[in-house]
Amino acid sequence: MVSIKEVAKHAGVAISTVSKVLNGYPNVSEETKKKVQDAIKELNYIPNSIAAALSSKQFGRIALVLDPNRQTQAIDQIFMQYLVGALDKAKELNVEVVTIFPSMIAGMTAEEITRSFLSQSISGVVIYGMSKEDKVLQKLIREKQFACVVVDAPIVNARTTYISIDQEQAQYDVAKKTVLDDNCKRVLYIAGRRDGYVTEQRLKGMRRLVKDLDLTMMVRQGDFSELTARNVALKYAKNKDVVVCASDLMAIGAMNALIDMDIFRPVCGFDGITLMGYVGKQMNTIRQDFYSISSRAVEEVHQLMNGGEGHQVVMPHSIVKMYYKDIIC
Amino acid sequence: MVSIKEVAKHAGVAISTVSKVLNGYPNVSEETKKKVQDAIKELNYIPNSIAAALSSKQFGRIALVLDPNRQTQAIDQIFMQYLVGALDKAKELNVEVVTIFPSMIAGMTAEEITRSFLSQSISGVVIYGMSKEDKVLQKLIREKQFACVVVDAPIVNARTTYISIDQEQAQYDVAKKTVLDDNCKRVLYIAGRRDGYVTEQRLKGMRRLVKDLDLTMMVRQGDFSELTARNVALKYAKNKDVVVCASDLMAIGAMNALIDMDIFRPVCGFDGITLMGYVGKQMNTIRQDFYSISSRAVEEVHQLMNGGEGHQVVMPHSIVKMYYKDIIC
DNA sequence: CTGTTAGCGCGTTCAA
DNA sequence: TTGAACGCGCTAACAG
Repeated sequence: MVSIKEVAKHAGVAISTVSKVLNGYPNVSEETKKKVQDAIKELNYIPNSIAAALSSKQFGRIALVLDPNRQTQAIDQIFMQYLVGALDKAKELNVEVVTIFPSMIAGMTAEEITRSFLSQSISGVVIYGMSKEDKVLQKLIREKQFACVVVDAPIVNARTTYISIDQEQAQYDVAKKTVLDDNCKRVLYIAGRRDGYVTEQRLKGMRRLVKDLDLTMMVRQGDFSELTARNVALKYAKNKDVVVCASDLMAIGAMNALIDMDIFRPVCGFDGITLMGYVGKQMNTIRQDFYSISSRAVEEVHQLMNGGEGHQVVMPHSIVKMYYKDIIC
Repeated sequence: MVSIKEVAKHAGVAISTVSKVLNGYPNVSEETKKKVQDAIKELNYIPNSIAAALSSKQFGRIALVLDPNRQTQAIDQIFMQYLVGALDKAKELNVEVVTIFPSMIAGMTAEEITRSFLSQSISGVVIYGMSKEDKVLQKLIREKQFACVVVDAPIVNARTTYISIDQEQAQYDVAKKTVLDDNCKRVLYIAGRRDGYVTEQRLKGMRRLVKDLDLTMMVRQGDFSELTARNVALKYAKNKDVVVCASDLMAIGAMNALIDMDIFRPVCGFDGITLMGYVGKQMNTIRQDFYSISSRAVEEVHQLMNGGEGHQVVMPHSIVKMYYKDIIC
């Protein structure tokens, strides 16, 4: 393994000089800089990120904390996009990321997680879809030990940036389109879990829509679960005109319930996952670009780690109609 | 950040003694061991994995290399299971893993990847679903610089372990069951990509079945693509009795083609992904436990890194019938 | 059994 | 502008 020492020898300079060239310090003459760069090329030298991390504390790593509460396949697609988006950006920024799954921090206190992260040279954290009930992560955020970016949880402080689409407006938009298409009046709204931040934001969008269009609405918790949504639909959809769901998975559950009941009602979802296209009916949904969101999240946490200030980032969304034929082609 | 030095001071022993306790060396008296452990607890000390990695070369990290060639959602489920299985086992073994996506090594030569890995303290690699055409990764394996475990690619050498289910037998089993259920004679087999190792193994299973049961078989490439499988089915399924597919995704494509053609043929797939349950017909398929496979892969690579010898590992599989009702409940 | 010492590869003073 | 020297936190000989 070729180290900085050999590069220095090869270029006829000191180790520290090579280090300065590597890290773009200004006080190096063009001449020696070139010598060093040539040596680096010739030896195919790649700096040892481990050693660099150990030596300088500013070179922190980023932890990707994926939400503990999701299990179904539909969500796998979302997580993969989150992951790939984050990893691509991390490569671009030349920072290391550590993927943290629920099992790895289960049962730990905020202090234990803090120490665990510190011991891994982690100084920035991206948290995806944290729930309101997650007191541990919230404490972690509050203590500002790490630069944090929370996706879909509206928390901002000096070291915490919040990134999300406009949940309220998105829910408003997709429901409005669905309602107007069939001139519906009586809405069954299947909401997410009570402990999710997005749940109330989306519900707020629905409330506004109900007021604006003079609709009636029944709200039931669907817990982001396909089965629960199915049961809710079986029970309440019959004397409603439309079923609006706070997630694609619930929309699929509801739609399958309607098919079983042999009645038709327009249904709309939220997310834009591919699975949505496999249910045999076309449905409106919100498309979120999870890749871009995650990529941006890493960018933001990187800024925070370099002295930036926490703030809010609103990402764009769009309404799409999902149908199998459109996916397969 | 509390370091080993403070622990040593607190326990009234030397740094190296603490290190020995940490790494479970035998030559430490019970008494001092206890003192050290108490100090560790009291100070809430967590060892710095970065420093440990830098110091000892044997403490290498493991790279998870995910196959460059897959894009669809169905595969996300598989990859997530691979990932979670690997990360869980890594935590258990107390080794660090680095997730490598295609974009991160695209266009690099084997040498460049080698250097890149070395610079990241990577000494073990798990490769998922490598294709026959991937000369770069194959070279990486051949050079034996890293301990390698390849999932689904039959390559074994001193530093390379091959792990997979018995592809041939699995394909034989699931097709046999499907064929016998409806007493079929004429088989349309939609195979995978030509450059996939599993493709020929599964085809071999089919050839054996055809011989054993005295069937006729038409083989077409489906490229593991839903759309291609759909087109193949549209073209050839009519005067066949059964459609056997080398993946669930292709089975879904074929099934949807049959529905569009308004004819019924039994169809079977391979993988056991949840999406399979959403197509509206029940289908036989092979269930692979991707979590266990990946978990075992990390275990194997860890053994290789500690001086083990490459060998072959065959994981179990089972036949299941996938249907929506079974998934949702 | 325990402590001392020398690095791992690199960033970063501080003299020169 | 450059380089020698120190230290990051830890492991691994070695000496005691």
